[in-house]
Amino acid sequence: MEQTLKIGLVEDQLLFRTGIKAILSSWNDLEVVFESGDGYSVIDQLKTEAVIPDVMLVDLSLPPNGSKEYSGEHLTIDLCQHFPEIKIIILSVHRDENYIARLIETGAHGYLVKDSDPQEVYEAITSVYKKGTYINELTLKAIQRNMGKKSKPLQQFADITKREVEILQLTCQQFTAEEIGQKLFISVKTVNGHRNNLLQKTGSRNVTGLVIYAIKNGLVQLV
Amino acid sequence: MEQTLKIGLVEDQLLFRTGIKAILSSWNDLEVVFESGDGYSVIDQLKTEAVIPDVMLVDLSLPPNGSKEYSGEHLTIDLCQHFPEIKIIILSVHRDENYIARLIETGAHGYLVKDSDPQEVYEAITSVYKKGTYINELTLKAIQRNMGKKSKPLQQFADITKREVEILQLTCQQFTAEEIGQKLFISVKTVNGHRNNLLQKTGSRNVTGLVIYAIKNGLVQLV
DNA sequence: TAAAAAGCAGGTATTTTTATCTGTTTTTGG
DNA sequence: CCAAAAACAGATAAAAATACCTGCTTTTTA
Repeated sequence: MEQTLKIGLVEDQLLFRTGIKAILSSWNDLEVVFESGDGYSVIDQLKTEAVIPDVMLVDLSLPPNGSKEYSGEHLTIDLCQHFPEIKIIILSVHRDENYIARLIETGAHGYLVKDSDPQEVYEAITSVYKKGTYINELTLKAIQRNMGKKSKPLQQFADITKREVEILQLTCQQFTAEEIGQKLFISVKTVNGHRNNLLQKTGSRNVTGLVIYAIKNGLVQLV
Repeated sequence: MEQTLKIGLVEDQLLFRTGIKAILSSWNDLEVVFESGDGYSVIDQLKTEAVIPDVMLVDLSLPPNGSKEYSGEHLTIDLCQHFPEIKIIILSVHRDENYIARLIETGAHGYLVKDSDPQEVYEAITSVYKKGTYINELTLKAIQRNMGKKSKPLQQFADITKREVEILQLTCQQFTAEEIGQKLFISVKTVNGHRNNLLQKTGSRNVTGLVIYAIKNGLVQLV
């Protein structure tokens, strides 16, 4: 007698989540025992559940908790810490190798793009359960090409100072460091110092990352 | 005896498309008779089909035909021209009122966000078939607030080329010009050339402005 | 189908940003 | 209230972005 695999689903788009559930139901050795439309409440929810999933399918792009970001990557970190026995498969629209390598390094056991074949989802699920991982061609290539590279850790909750928020907001208004310095009566070099702290705190590589962080976290408004 | 509604699906993400199909199969007065993973081949395909769908569910974001953009909006226009009897429901992740109003004006008979309840999809399908439209609260508000406004022509970003969009999207992912050049097999200098054109076209001063433009116009998704 | 327009690739010079530091002031916790 | 941490200010070299060009190729359109 074969065992039934217990599946968890974390995906904010209800339609997609329901669709996945319907697809999975066609295999009778799989059973969806847990689902959530966000990432941030998963750990708490799981602690109250009697049945813990064997495998979790986690969407990479999940909604923030108020002003705090909480993506599939955050959830992966927290799952690995609190429920290390759960195998994690990331679902994402991104084919980018950096994303993939990053998530695998973070602790995911498999990575599937959202236009995968349904059959592949089943294979991934059974593979992570039986073998511990599911590494397809795309994932393997991503890992190989990112081997030596040091990746920056995901900064969970950056606490940004008042001054830094000022710098960030002015930066988002397309002012140069020089102009910001003039506005705040400080040196360009000081402005750049603050910017560098921001880059570190937000885990960004450049201003692009800062702008996206600011928008995501409601520090600036898109009019 | 009730009639079976013939449904068409146009959605590039195979997993999502399969999921929708699985969901729709739970209503036995619906039947998926047509599906496609892109928009540009739909009209030609339909012309060879014996059975034409009553209602088409069309994803707004569809892959380009080579270098030519072909979104759900393009397909809506073409469907209205070649198959005016088919009712069109747009599926999209965007809740933005401008998007919604635009698509309805273009000729769509309904608009659903992708985190809708599966039940709502059924209601939308039966509504567009019986009443000709499905206008929910979100759609109504979008229409009302965009009544007087003259809408932008189809190619909202017509002035931005395919190549430039690529550069813009990669830029928003925090890749440097050098890295983008490597990915696209062109020189850093070429990448910077494209960036400069983007700066001019969008009226931006620097990448910050580009990122904000891209987000505002839905060219990149905030993960 | 030929002329015109638009897109793409690339180059040089200059400005701005980013990485890595040091030292001073301001908060904060014991 | 004093020690320790955090925030702030600043500096330098290196990397990257931006401004301003030229010429080739593809696409439009008259």
